[in-house]
Amino acid sequence: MPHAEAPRWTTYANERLASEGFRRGGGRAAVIDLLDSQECALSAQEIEDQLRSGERKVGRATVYRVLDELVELGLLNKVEIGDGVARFEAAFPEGADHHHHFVCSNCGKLIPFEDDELERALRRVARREGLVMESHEVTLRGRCPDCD
Amino acid sequence: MPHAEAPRWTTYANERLASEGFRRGGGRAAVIDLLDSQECALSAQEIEDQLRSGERKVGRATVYRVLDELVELGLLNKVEIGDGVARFEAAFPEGADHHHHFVCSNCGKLIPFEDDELERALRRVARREGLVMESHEVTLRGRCPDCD
DNA sequence: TGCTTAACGAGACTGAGTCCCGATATTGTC
DNA sequence: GACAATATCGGGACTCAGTCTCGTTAAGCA
Repeated sequence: MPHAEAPRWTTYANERLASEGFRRGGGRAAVIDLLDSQECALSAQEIEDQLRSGERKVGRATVYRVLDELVELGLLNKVEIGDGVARFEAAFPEGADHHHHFVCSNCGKLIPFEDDELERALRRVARREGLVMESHEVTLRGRCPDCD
Repeated sequence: MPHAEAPRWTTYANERLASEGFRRGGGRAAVIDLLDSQECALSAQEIEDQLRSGERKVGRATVYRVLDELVELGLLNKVEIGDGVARFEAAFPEGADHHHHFVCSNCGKLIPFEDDELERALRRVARREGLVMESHEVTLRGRCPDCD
């Protein structure tokens, strides 16, 4: 018999959407499924292309609409690395799996990292400046181990 | 008699450009002058508009070309706060005046801040991950004191 | 003064993201 | 199950930041 597994993001996302009063729809489900199966962040274009070649076609308008909704609900992180294309990745509740990104200036690879000390420093800064921090992004640029 | 003042960014930028073998040109000079007189970061569009209504017209291609050159030389910081528009602000040598930004999610105000502890944490992370850090950006989002 | 070539600008073009609006599907109700 | 109300969806036109081309202008050197 299988033992309990960590709940999939799809499950969590669908529960959250239901509790917020959203109806279930094929387009949204397709986008959520695709995002759940990804290693790293996908751009809206990549999502649109992958879904177009799949069995469930989804229009561009729907892709952007769904991404906006999910980001708004905190179910998705919007990652912008400065190339003019927004990328999206699944976000778990309570900031579990919270991380930032390193972008290799040579090969373009995206490497996630996390650091408690960094997070503490950010909270301290916000407090000192009298700012109520809702979210934050940290992007490091440079050479990854492979390209150095 | 006037006593010595801190050198203006324009001066620093022009010296740097000269030493890199750039010729002097009216378009570049106009962009540099405008940027030097700014409190906070300007978008390419704002630069183009302000110069168009001024006495020295500068074409869009020139604005973008000059901005790219200056960023490449480290004379300008490119600031991206996630609204799809890149902004630019004068950067001083040796990372003097190095800072990051807080974006108010309510009024959109851009507030600069700096923090040594944060910088140390970033360097530590890069070292730990085996990454050669060339640059980094930190963006905090939330409510500014006025909007809270 | 002339030559070489960097700097410039008008405007066409690209591509991510937005918007409109008619078509379709989900859910609650009878 | 049938129906109404309305959320969801998608084709495609549109916006707009940023890029590219190419002919013109002008800086700097001999």
